[in-house]
Amino acid sequence: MSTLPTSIKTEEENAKIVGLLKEKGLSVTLPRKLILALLIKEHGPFSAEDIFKKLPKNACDQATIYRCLNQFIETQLVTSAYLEKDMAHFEFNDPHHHHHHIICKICKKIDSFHDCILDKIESTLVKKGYKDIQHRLEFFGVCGSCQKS
Amino acid sequence: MSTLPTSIKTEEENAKIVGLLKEKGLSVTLPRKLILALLIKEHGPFSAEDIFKKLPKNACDQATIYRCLNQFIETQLVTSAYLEKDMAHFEFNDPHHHHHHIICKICKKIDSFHDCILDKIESTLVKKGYKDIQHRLEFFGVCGSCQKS
DNA sequence: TTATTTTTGCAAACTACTTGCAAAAGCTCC
DNA sequence: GGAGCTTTTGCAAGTAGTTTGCAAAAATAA
Ligand SMILES: [Mn+2]
Ligand SMILES: [Mn+2]
Ligand SMILES: [Zn+2]
Ligand SMILES: [Zn+2]
Repeated sequence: MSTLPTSIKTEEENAKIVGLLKEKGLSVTLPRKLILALLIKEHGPFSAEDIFKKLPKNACDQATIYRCLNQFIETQLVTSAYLEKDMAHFEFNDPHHHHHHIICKICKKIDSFHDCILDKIESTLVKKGYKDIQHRLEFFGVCGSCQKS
Repeated sequence: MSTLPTSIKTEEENAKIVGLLKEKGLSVTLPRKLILALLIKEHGPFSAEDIFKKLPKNACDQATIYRCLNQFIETQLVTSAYLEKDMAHFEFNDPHHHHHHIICKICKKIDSFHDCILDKIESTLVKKGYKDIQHRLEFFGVCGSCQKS
């Protein structure tokens, strides 16, 4: 029986997390395991501060959380969004559960849905009772000239 | 012949800008006119710093630019997006030219297109030569319970 | 284990953005 | 146009999310 960090309960869970990290070429460290385990277990999106508060006390430094999240973004283990002004939110990037969010402009409650066609989504949201709906959609990719260099 | 700020060239342009501000219940001040005129003339998206640099020297303070942009967002005269990490970008919200952006992950060049269906957009982008495409889509609205209060 | 590389914690720095306050500009009504 | 009231601006200081330099600690490789 190997030693596991408190918040990772089973060997399978541990194996999954270690597998994901290694797959992406990241070394297996305790902070990385804890953060990834948290994001897999609890569905976000979470701010860096949310994550810090949810981790066991003194589990790791805030700077480490930011460093890990940036590595997870680069390796596409997590996705980020700017749902509120000036603060990024993160969640585990489960390719089988691609979805999007709607945040209330007033109370900031975050809801999610799995549709991915704009018209369909907007009518889904109207049915859910939302008013004054706007969306923000951005694409990111590598352009032709950057692929050459 | 009334006095116009240097960067607003014609009476029509001036009238349009004044009209837009009044329509939204905003008083007509020089900084607001200059910023809005710039965003209408040059197609963004621009960061607050971009705007500051593009305005005539000492035209207005950075704080004023942020204040104006926030008012323009609230009144939906402009839209904002987080195309790069930690920095908002703004552009004039022309309802007849609704469009979205793609930014190269490497060189940060921003391209735009007018399609608004995800599958169609992605294939348009592939034809344009982009690789490794991701998107980020968020909706914002007022939820049912907030409409009551 | 030992040597090498990577990551972490800590504290300080950075930067986009906001805010308090007094002066200036805009608006309203005469 | 001018008086009086309201709103906005410039300035400087402050805030908050995020990053970074460095030495110690942990992970990986041999
Ligand atoms: Mn989600
Ligand atoms: Mn645009
Ligand atoms: Zn709400
Ligand atoms: Zn590029």
